[in-house]
Amino acid sequence: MATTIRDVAHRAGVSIATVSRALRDADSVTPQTRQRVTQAAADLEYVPSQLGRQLAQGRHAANGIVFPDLSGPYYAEVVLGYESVAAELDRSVLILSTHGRRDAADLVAGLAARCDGLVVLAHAVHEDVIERITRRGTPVVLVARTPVPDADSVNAENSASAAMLGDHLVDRGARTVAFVGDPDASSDVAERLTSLRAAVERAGATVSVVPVADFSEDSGVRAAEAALSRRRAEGLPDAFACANDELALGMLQGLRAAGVRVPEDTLVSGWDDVMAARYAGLTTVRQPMRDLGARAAHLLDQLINRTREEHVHEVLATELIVRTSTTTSTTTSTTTSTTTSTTTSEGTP
Amino acid sequence: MATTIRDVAHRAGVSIATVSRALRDADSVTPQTRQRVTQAAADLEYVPSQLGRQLAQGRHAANGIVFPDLSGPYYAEVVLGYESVAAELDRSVLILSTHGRRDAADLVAGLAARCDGLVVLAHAVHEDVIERITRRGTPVVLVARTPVPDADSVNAENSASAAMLGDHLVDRGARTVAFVGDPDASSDVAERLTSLRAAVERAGATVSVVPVADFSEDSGVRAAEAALSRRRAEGLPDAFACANDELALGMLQGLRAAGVRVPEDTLVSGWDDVMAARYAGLTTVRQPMRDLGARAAHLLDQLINRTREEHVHEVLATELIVRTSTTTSTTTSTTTSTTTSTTTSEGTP
DNA sequence: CCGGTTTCTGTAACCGGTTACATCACCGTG
DNA sequence: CACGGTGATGTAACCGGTTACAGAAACCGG
Repeated sequence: MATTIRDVAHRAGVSIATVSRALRDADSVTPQTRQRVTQAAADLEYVPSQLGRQLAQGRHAANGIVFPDLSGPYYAEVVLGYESVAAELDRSVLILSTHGRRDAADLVAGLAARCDGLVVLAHAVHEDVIERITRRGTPVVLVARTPVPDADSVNAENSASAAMLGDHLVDRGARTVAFVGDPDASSDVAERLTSLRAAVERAGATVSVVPVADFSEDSGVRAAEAALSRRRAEGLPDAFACANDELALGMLQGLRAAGVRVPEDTLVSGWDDVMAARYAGLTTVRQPMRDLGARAAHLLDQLINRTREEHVHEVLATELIVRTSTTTSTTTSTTTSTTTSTTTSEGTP
Repeated sequence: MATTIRDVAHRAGVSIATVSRALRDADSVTPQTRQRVTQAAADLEYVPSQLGRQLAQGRHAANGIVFPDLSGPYYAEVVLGYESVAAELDRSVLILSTHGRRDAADLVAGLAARCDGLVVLAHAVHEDVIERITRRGTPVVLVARTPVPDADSVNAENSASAAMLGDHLVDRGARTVAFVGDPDASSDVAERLTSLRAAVERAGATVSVVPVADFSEDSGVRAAEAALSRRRAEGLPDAFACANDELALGMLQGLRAAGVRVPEDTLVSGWDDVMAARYAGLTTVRQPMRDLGARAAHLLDQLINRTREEHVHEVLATELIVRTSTTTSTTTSTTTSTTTSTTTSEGTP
């Protein structure tokens, strides 16, 4: 339907090979020929078929990124950070959400077949799928997910920041801390819980886990209501450490709606530092979401171009942001946790 | 490198045509043959090359979406709404941000060459580029952008909601309204300004325009500072109607930092209703961002499949959300504006 | 003026699938 | 038993580019 390289060749009175060369290579073609070809291409409004080109070159010039879920700003930020770098590196970006799709494995495999490399966020898909993809030779970078040997990975620091957060809550007087969020849903969350618990218990306080359906504001509201309904029997925990900001924001709403004062009656903390957290005065741990995406893009590019053989596993620094949901003083103090560290492991045989 | 259809054919002892058929068509192949082929494919872990398939079929099975900018939740939401529908329709989604890239036109053209259809958000790219793309026969759907004859479009309602907002501000006592935002940067914004101004002036009040560099929180803070520095000479406007929520949120920060009380001393409104707006108590107009993306995906699908010849231009309903930044009563009232309307225009010849 | 380079261009074989058409085996029927 | 019809499979021509290789033209120095 569209004009092809042969049309251009015919109009310019040259062969298709010459057209191909004239439109790509800087040299190896006479100025006059190039001129004729360029002119013909312009006349015909010729746009090379990427399909033909890609097939011939055996590459897609595209990267995929898979994320579990659409809700909330977290993944969006990572994706956007990723896109900005990938575009710079001249690669198209394919996105795929596995949210609620039971054929997620097939979708991801299908995506892998259209890309030169893939970034997988958190638990967008089961490990088997990832293994199958790496086995076929498609490079994979994991983000916010337990590293595996056959792929690069980028994570935000969890343990140290969770410990700092735990210390902070204890310092603010918490003796009973409720961790809100399902640790089985994400390795990140599990890690945070473990370190938070260690820090809190080290100080002689206790941690309980409040299960939630997902990581949405609604779940936060529901968790607050559940906690309130148990209030008479068990009393309210001194602090709610939520697995992400949206849960925490929902929590705040739910608690305040019931007349509970934060931070006087109980403390609330989140994780991520999304935009709304600032306006809600939420204490949280800032994750460098854009950077996670950006680093992933760089690592993937290296893998695709075989600049590097071994796999690396990066950990990006986070920051504890203390706001009014855990402190009465209006001043907002900030502390930086561990800085970027890089580990390399052995590559595939 | 990878195993191809010929490898499978060889191992199964059949021709490549049979393999192709066995793996796709339900019938037209003997059960035994299918079994042999399936087995061989499984043994070899064969994954069909999408490139080959796409080239042969002359289609990409992919849609693109172009947005101007990464900052803020607005475009992210639209993109995500778009992805969720596109994935359902079994199409891959390519994303591209034109933010700050001066070769945006080429990038978009390049994207168009990799897709069966394209969605363009707001002023991601100049009109010429869009015209060139539609001329080549690639379907285009515009979102949050002035409709053109050769493409579908989806917009959120602007005029009626802007008028409602204007009335509301006047009702709350505003006699001087400052509109914060550059109407030249977006047709949406220009439309809002026009209607807002009409409503405000109808009530005998006045509207001034405060120029800003972009639509970020930072710009909002700076706009607040600028207004404050002119305070002595001109006094503070009675109300700041901001072109989007992020400007308004920055405005709030800047004003409050200087001790200005909102809504007592001046009113502030935004546009979009991003998550943070709720926590900041910002009066705003809610746009159905996800729906904008979702509708665009559906329309694009129809264009690609030639289900429909004429172009449609849809307008989705918005909602005025009144919060504490324009009213002292703590209750949050809500009003719905116009509902979805659809107009059809003539198709391309 | 000739042979040897160098430089440009054309021919044709790919890349990995799909699919129109030819072929062939097998069926039932007259 | 010959024959037309049917259905499964193979052959080969695509899809639209890239690129190895060969051939031709231009250029060089001796």
